[in-house]
Amino acid sequence: MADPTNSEIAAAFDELGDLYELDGAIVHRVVAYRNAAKVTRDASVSVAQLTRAGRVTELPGIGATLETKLVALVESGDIPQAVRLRAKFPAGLLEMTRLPGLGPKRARRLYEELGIDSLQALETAARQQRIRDLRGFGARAEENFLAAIARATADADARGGGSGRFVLDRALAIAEPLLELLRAHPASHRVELAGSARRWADSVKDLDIIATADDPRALAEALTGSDLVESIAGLGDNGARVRTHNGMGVDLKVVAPDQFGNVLQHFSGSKEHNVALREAAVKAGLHVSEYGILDDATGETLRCATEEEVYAKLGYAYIPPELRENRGELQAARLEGGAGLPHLITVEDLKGDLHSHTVASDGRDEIEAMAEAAQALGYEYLAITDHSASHGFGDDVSPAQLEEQIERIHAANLAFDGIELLAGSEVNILPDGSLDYPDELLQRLDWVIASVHSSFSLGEREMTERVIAAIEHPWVDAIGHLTGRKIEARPPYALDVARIFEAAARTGTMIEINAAPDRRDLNDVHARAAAQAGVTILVDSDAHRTRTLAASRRYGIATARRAWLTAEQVANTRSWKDFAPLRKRARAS
DNA sequence: GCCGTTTTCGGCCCGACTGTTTTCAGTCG
Repeated sequence: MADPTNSEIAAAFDELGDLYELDGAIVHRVVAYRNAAKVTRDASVSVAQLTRAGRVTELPGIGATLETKLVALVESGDIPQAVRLRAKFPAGLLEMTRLPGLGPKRARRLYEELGIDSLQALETAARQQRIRDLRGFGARAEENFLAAIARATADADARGGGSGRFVLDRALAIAEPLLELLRAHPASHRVELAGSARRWADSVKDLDIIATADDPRALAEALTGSDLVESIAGLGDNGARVRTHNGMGVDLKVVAPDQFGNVLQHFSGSKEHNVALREAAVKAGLHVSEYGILDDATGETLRCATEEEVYAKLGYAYIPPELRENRGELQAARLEGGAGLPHLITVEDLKGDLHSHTVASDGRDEIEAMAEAAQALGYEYLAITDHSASHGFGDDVSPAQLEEQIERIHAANLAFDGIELLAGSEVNILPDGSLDYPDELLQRLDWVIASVHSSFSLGEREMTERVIAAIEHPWVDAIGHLTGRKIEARPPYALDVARIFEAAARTGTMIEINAAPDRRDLNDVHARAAAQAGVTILVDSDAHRTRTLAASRRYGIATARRAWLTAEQVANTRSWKDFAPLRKRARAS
């Protein structure tokens, strides 16, 4: 039997947590399962393999009991406790608890006292007004259940089974004009984005904006009056809540200047970061909330105008929002002067781009236009890497066409001063791990990036072998968009990334963080693990037109920052003189 | 169920809102 993947194990933990919750377990036990699911999902090594090696308790949040359950899952394919509880509670009951406003306690009473075991049964009972007779429930509860069911159904239809989250670039396309509007308003003082958008997460559910103002009501009305707003859900002296035309919720909170830091910190999250922050504070007799920091010793609440003050009062250096995921940033910021925090890479550190397309394949612009755009960004080098011979959609480049393209790029390189144009290719990794150009053609190029563009559904072992074969190829300098995921649209393919990082580090093959906002692949967790494994990292735009050469950079850099990367850890922050010898082909000759 | 610069046992964040209640449990973020 194949080992369960990390996401399958995480799903099993989530399910068991839900079942235990229905079974009336104490909340901390349920939280332990949800935490273990998250840790497993984020792990860059195979948790099944770690279990077989007897080392799985090295993961934070996995102890002896969960290890026993993991062993059962890996060896028999299931967890005995889950089998038992599935028999006790119908599947529809779990679905009922996912309805907003209905939790495990009340769902279980509906089941035991009225026999309601599905959303369907709940809807029927509510219509028949049978729920109001239950102690603790009323007519209002029936209305709310019916409304929640209707909303859940409508939402599911509207997004065709999606999650209702927005990829970050779409969210920022709303957030940035709104921030500009609010900052330009005469009543406003401070206006900052909070929430997961401020942490540069892959996708966001809604937008949170925190502000201070002379006239809070006037600022709230400025938001509700924006062209972007479709409907107003709330408007008052403390802010406003609106929905934009593309269905995104935006929440503006106007707060007192002396607690702006507390509120901004609180609403920037993440939840995991804040919980860990508060737990650590309690041990020092401090209680943190959005309103301030209550000191047990003095009984007084400290309000902070800035986030810097919040972190300083709690004994930390300032923590950049991208790091606030409870992945070790609190411990690192605790050291003297925050010495454990990395000096994070910025967009300005980039000196070149190693992945771009032109009209030769599926790009929109010519070589010269791409070169000019790269020069405008201050780049010293740009690799033109059009698709290869087997690429579909009529975007394939035959070996003969590539020969011509090499001539064109080299001619353009002579015509441009101050920028090195590399004749390259984004070559397809075929299902058997071979490449779709002959070796002698690959050898003549200045740069080769290899990517998977077909047969996404191979098993983990086959897919891993496929990519490692490319990594071990002498003329492959780098691997493109390693996992193939499209954020909110397509899951990553099955890969053993730990083995791949080992092979890449061993062979000196670079791996890119593809900066396209719907890819960001490597993701933050993988990029951090890759760097720790000794892999040389790139941040590439994968631009298909001049505009995205510039526009995608900040998403790739955001992922690098969320991976704790410094400029030194990203190869294309180096000058051309220092980058050129890092290429595998340069080291081979 | 996890975990240890107050603990190997007894802790394990904080506050708002809701609905059904006369003081609070459940749910959510």
